[in-house]
Amino acid sequence: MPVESRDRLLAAAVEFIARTGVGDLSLRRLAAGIGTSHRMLIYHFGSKEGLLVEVVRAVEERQRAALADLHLDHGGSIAETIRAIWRRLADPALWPHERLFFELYGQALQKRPGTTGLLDGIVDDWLDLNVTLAERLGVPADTARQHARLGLAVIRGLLLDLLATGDRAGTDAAVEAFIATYETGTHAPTDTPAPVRPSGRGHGGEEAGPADG
Amino acid sequence: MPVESRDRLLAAAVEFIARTGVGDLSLRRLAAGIGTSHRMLIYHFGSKEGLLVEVVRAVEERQRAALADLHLDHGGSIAETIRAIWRRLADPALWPHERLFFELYGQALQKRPGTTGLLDGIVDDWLDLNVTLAERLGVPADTARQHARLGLAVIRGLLLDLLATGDRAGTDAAVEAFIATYETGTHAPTDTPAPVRPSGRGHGGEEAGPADG
DNA sequence: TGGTACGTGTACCGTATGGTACATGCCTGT
DNA sequence: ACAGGCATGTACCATACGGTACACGTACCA
Repeated sequence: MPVESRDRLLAAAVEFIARTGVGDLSLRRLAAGIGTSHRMLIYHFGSKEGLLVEVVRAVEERQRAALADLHLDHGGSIAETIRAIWRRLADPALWPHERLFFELYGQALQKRPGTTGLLDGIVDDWLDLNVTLAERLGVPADTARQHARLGLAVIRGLLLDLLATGDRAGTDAAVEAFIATYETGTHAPTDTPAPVRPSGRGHGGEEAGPADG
Repeated sequence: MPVESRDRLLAAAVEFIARTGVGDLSLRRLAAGIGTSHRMLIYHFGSKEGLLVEVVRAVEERQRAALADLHLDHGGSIAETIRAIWRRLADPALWPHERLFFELYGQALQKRPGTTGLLDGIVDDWLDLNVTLAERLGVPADTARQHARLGLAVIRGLLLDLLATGDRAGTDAAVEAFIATYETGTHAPTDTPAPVRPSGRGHGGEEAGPADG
């Protein structure tokens, strides 16, 4: 099979790039890092951009694979499902690939050639998936879509937080606060929020922080 | 004043980099783009990395400036405060700088020299600020911190969504779903979520989407 | 009027890059 | 045994890069 060694190279390349970043990537350094020559990378992938396209595709694929089995056997509550997803994604073993994901996301937003394909289904694919799941629970499609979108933002936002701060406990607590939203029946009125225990049910309110300018 | 022309150069550089991305930045292209020579950039900033450090600092500063006035005059409810923040940040005029922010975020996660300073207060600075605000509303510090963190994640996650999809209506709706969390008194039980109107009060539940693998 | 600091242009240097040309193994099917 | 394709090493190319050396102008201050 002609593509066998190519696949091995690609896997090694993704792993290396996850470690070192894609920003200052050079074919020669990459080749040296995975035990080949830059000549071979050009041979198998045609060009640097050709390689990048395949790396992006591999990252997308890994993204889906990381949660594919989780979605199926979530016999428990919504709360448990969210917890399971977060537990899986917050695993430090995945951090290098998640850093790479966000780095590629940033480059794709700036239209770096080869990376823009990452944006195609970066939201909608997950929404479709989650809406399907939500509808099984009896949530109407339009409402489900909003909350799927919100949940996706929460997970990604907290992952960004976790990768920057390393504060697993703090982000875990924020996830619990989000989960509480879906399982508590007691919410405080808008202007006089009621205090709650960090991992208990119900919560007080206060507003969100900014992100950028 | 020695630094006057330097400041002009820096402002022009930030604006140019926001347009073209920081990934493939070269002093020569940047210089050509803002009407100077790469010689001048070295002269004023010492090195490419020196320039990058200042750009990062400028981006941080702009981040704070974008919301500085908003936080003070939020006479309204928490809901209105969140809405005001989102309205401000979702403005398409800010998108180029927000793209740059996320691109730099990604590079900082990969420890690109000159960018790592961005991570220092990228979460905690905003948390401190919002916790202070939350406490004025009577929320205990530990709970306030969780929800400030959650709100920050929501805003950043939805901004990431908005920049990738351009779907203002969809992200607006997700913000409203989040706001509803803080103003409704009727929440459905965990296992039988009740449907709601997109911008109404109360909501059904369904779980979050994944972000990365 | 002279000097001194700021600013700028030109030309150059060493280096690393992506990509190519060409030769040469190696392994398999006949 | 040999032919053909996959794989690989060596050597090279043109280009662009960050950074430096040096000369020159210009404006302000004594």
